[in-house]
Amino acid sequence: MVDCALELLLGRSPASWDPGDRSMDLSCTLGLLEKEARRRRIILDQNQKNTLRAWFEKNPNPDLATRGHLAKELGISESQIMTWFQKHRKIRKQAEFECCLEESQTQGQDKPRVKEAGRSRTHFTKSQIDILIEAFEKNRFPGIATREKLSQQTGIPESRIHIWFQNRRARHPDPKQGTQTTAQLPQNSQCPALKATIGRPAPSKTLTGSLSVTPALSPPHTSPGPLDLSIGHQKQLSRTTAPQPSQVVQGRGDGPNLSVYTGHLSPVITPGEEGFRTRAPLRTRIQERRQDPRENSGLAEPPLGDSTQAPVVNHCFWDLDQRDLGFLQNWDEWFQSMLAEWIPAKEYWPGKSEPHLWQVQLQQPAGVSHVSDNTLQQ
DNA sequence: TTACTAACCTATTCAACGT
DNA sequence: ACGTTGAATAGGTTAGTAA
Repeated sequence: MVDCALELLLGRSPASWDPGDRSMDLSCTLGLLEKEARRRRIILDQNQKNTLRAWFEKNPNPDLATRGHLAKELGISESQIMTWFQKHRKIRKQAEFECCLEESQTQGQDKPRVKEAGRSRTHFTKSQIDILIEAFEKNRFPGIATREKLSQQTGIPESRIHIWFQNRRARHPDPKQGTQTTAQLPQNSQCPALKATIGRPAPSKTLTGSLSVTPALSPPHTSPGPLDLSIGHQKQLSRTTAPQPSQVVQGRGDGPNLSVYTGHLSPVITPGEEGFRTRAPLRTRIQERRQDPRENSGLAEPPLGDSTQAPVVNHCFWDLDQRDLGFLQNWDEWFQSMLAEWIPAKEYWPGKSEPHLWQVQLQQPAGVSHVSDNTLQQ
């Protein structure tokens, strides 16, 4: 499985690996995984930019048909065209605002608002809506791959699907979120490699202003992804500083076909009848050795009382020394059982058929490292 | 290191359309 | 007229890339 993961990461077969590939530094591995998740970002070349600029000069608000035409011409997706125009309208508006500010300071007059062009409205058929709703119920935050798949399935442009999901999320808040408890995560700059999912967004108006941070390993509609406890140094969590699901929880969209979830998991918390409980003795050993109050202060104890929530991953192995490494020898076995205990309900698994690679990475200051992956058939 | 940029998000508002 | 809902906008974050 390690080979599979690396092959996936490196995009080439084991035969072509460099000697260093297999022994990649673990933080490097994590970096690669995160990069992989975001690699779908497309850099426009100069020609494309010039064309877009020319069109923007002619019409900064192209309609769907025009965007579709441009997309074909430039060989990029319509949603990318949309994003580009959005961005540049914003930039222009900002520039105009600054300009107007100067003018109004001298003349004291407001600029009339430009009337926007009429909107066309897409009409979805019942079957298209059914497909979208089904997808929405499985995953409220589909990545580009899923949206493209849905686009093929329904014949609806991907950008419309994107908008549809946005509207749907806004108008159909996740009922599971209503009862969530809050978990203030701590400062954890001491452990930069440790990553733990901390959030689903505050997606609805009803939750606006809530500072709630939801623990790791989100339910199935938000696949767990790169986990970042370092987010614990959150500023005041405004709605806009809340972690974005596709970025924090899921990396950039769906990623490659094989779902790769990475996280630095600590075997210290297990879900139980009463919520979550600590799991001795490993936790005890780790905690006892933790001297730095910054690391200890409020390391989020997972919320109690919601046994349906997956556990927060809230420790790193930062201070493990050689004496603690014995468990690593049986890591795979241990990790299997731990996962089974943590996540007993099948609905936590995002997919139903394909195996999921769980890659656990530990990095020690002393350079001790270990990568373990586990394939869990569902 | 920093600025820029693409992609993503939520919240809000506009507007088309069916009732 | 009103409710529903697709589309657009505003304002934000993150992370890759280029300077």
